[in-house]
Amino acid sequence: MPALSDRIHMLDSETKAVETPEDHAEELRLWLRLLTCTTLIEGEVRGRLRQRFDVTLPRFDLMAQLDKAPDGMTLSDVSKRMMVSNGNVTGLVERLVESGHLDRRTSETDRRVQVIRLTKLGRAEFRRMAAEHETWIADLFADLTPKDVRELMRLLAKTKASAQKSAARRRP
Amino acid sequence: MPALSDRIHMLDSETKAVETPEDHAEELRLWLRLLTCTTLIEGEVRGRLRQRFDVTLPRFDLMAQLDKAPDGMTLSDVSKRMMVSNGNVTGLVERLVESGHLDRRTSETDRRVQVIRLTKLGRAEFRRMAAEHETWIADLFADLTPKDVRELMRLLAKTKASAQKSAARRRP
DNA sequence: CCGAATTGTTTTAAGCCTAAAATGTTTTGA
DNA sequence: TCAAAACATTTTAGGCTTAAAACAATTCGG
Repeated sequence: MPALSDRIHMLDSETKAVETPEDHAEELRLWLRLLTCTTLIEGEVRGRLRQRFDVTLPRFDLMAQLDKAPDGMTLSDVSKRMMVSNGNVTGLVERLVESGHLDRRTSETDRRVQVIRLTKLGRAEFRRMAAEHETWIADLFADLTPKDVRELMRLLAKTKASAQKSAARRRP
Repeated sequence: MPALSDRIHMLDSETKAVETPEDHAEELRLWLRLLTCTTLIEGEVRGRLRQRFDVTLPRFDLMAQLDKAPDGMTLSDVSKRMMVSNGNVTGLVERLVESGHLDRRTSETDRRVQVIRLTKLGRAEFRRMAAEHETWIADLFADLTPKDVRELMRLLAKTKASAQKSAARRRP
């Protein structure tokens, strides 16, 4: 219970700048637990994708983005959505075009822009994988009640907002 | 509210095997949100570590494990704790030994085993980074109340258990 | 005791990922 | 108009990561 240290801090802050190093052990533990959950699930999904479909997780993720955008997306859009670097997307797309899953063309109106889409093959394969993928996720979260799921959604939304705010403070 | 589809499913399951593809959109959305939170925070921490200390996140994570083990750890232990592959640890350790942050020696009692420890330099540098790192995490989670933190901890513990159970079902 | 499994680590091959610099294109504003 | 700024992408250099195979050492069971 952090009440005591909170009190001390508040008393301090009324009189002078805070020098006492504050205790953030709880937040740290929360972060580690969040990371553990994600790593665990991600690893499981990665392994199943490889075993069942011989596909990598990043490839699957990229195709998932494109499946939601029938008219295609620019590389920048994909990069932002996936929260990975531009250069990363370049390579990923290269390999997916090579394997026939993606179609890439230069925009008519802006020659800087590359628009990528799923090919018919790419879409078909993705849909097949996505259907099974969904059951894996359901199984991984099977012990959570619908109420747990709702509550987690809410708290993670709050977490996301908090982290975005903090990131914006540093890099405005 | 999933009550209706739940009912349908329950009625079905009493009479015959379920053929209806079930809807797991909520769990899928939860997973994506979890992943977004982690990616966001991880990216932020990665950037700050690089900027402030010119160190990579995996190096920091490895040092964090060793800081908790004054008598050292074996490579396997580290690999399990970090949830990364053995080969990954080998390379990571190589570079950290090279830079003088780690000490590695073959176990006296079992010549297969490599025991690694933080050097004095490694420990000093880690402690310096960890202190600042803790404030970043606190800031990233700043908008969560203590109650939110407790509740998230509880739900993520449940999530972790559920995922581990699911993983064990597949790979017993 | 000794061959077979097991365990711990390294190697290999391929792909993923980032930050930063470079390249090419479009927009902006004096 | 036209140079500077902004933008989209690619390239570069280095490091991270995995799965699988290879290697080395120990343990186990007959």
